[in-house]
Amino acid sequence: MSAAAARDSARKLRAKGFMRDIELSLPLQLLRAREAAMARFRPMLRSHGLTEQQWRVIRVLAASDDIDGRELARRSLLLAPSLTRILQNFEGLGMVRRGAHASDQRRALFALTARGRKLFDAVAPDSEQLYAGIAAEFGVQKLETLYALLAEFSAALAVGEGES
Amino acid sequence: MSAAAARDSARKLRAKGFMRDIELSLPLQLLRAREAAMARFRPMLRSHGLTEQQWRVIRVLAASDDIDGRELARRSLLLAPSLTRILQNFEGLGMVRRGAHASDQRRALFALTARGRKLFDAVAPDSEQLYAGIAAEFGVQKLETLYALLAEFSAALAVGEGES
DNA sequence: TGCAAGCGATTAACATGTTAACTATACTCG
DNA sequence: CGAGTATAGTTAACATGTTAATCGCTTGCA
Repeated sequence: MSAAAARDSARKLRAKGFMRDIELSLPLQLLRAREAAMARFRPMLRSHGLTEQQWRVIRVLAASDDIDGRELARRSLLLAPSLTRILQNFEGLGMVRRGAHASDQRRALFALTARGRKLFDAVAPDSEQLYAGIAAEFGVQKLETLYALLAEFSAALAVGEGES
Repeated sequence: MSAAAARDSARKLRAKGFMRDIELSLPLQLLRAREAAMARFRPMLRSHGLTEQQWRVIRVLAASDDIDGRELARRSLLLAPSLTRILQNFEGLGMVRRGAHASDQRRALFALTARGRKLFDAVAPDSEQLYAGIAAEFGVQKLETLYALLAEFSAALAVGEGES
């Protein structure tokens, strides 16, 4: 333990409450890991003129021939207002086409245009390369363990979340 | 495999590229897990009038008698501009006091006021209770494994990040 | 000493996160 | 059928994320 760390611990023990160290905040550690990964992807995405969230939308659209807003939001993990803004932006740029739902006038269907598909095809290889680098540095085995744990965690906390 | 999932896979195989499924995006899964946890904390924090980021700042300040902006940003995992705004807000509310650094006029030192400490003392028990619930539902053992993996991951990707 | 480079903090500009309110459409059940 | 309720999407308002530019202070070094 370093001198600085020791001083730090002492300060915490003196502290009024008894809260665990912030280093044991799970949301914080999840955010830290996410940042470690995103720090590599962001510059690449930016060189293509994309934000992380825009890329998530394009990825989902590239794998779905026609998808409504609700499902798009669920898969790209975006809130409705963010998705509305991103899709309006993409429509203006001619990347995304909006269509009508056959049996429900409330819904809108979205799909990539040829231009949008072209952008996806340009970015995907760069993304795959960075992902491969991360897998190699961290270890494929550990990466799979991490995926499994994260999935378990998300599932465990989602149980009974719909209650009032 | 459900019918919907099967249709989904077929669609992906038809897709032009060969990109792995978005479900295998690590940043996305980290975000999903984070959201699963934060969905529990956010309503509680909101009932105290705090955002998640504001709470991170208060937690760090509560464990540090006097801390400069740089260190505060590092521990709360906030970018400098966000921290500037949050601290200005807290100063206006009388939650945080700003002091001068002895040997470096560029730096500012921050600390909780009595009012800020009171807010921390009010929120901390609620936070601990929610955290205990998560630990119980997910399992303490698995939670520790997850912490360890996340730390390893962040450390692995941080190596050599300072290069040009 | 003096100046170029580096650093801490702030500001600016735009994109997204978050909650609430709102509109239009769809559903439910008497 | 029709009032009440639920849902998809949008808009509004404010907080934060992200990058770039800026300003003052500090440091290294000729």
